[in-house]
Amino acid sequence: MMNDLHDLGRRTAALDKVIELSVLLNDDMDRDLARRNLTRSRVHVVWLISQHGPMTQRDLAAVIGVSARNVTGLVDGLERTGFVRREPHPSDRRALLVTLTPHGEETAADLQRGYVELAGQLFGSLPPRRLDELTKGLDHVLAELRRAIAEAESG
Amino acid sequence: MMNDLHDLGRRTAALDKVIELSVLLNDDMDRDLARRNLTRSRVHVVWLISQHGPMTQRDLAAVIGVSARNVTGLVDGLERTGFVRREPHPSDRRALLVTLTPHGEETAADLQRGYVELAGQLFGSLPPRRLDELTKGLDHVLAELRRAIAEAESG
DNA sequence: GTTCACGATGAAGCTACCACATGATGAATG
DNA sequence: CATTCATCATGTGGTAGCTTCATCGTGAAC
Repeated sequence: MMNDLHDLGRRTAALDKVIELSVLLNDDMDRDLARRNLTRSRVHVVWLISQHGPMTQRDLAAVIGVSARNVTGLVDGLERTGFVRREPHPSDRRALLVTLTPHGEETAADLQRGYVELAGQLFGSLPPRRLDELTKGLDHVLAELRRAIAEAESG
Repeated sequence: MMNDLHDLGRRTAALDKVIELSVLLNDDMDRDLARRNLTRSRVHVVWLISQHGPMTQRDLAAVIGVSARNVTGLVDGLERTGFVRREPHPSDRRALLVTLTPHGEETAADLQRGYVELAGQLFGSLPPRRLDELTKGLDHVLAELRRAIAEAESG
């Protein structure tokens, strides 16, 4: 497998870079969100509703992958700060539909614009060929990671 | 600037991949840490001590970038679960030196091995040339991100 | 029409963070 | 050497995100 020290060093250096990128990106996003009175967990809810339309809290919980109880809390916060409203479900009186307020809609559109802008800042100065190489490399790593995770989960 | 729709799509797709990688990596790490009765915040402390040797809580707070009060809590947790000990500082009776227990040392070594192993899984099957391209791409993106952050902070 | 499933929420508890106040010690100053 | 000011850790109290378990109302199926 040619796992000499040089290879190991190059691989861990690459992983270092991925992780550093992840940390910086998260910090940057958190700063941006804090300015808007949002958190990552809450903006996830706003984002999903802006993409899929009004959703029940149960559905939100399933998509986000957290407990329904937790979604109650997230929606509480978003309602307090004016991003969403709880509306009765038209056909199921147990359920509530979480919908975006106008402010919530504007925020989602803003975030979308910011996302595209960030992508431009990060990748805009990369020649198409190099962007392509980078994308292929990321695809490769993503595939390997998914494989490793699936393997760890099964066996 | 040639910001046509195609370019925008390729750039946001690349950002999507970086973010997905970040999410998967974080989840994977959290699962691994949970098995060891650790959290990301706590393991950060363990990691720093394993690299720098025993440190005061004040120093830990400065390096991690959180309040000293918070480090007290992290060390409380690590002490309860047997990863670290608080020892008197040899020359400053106000301060405590946080040191690793044998279990903490073993854990740090384990984590180190796991990290190298993960790097191997993710990058091992990438031909050297492609790993090199990927690394250069990541360097480019990291530099752009740091630039963007610095710019946002100053102006 | 009763039984069982399901949606949302109250209660209680954990971790990670914060700011502010306090008590003890260190260090510097007159 | 005594006072003063800075520094280390921690108590207190607060926010946010997450959990499980219990409850209450409603849906749905037998």
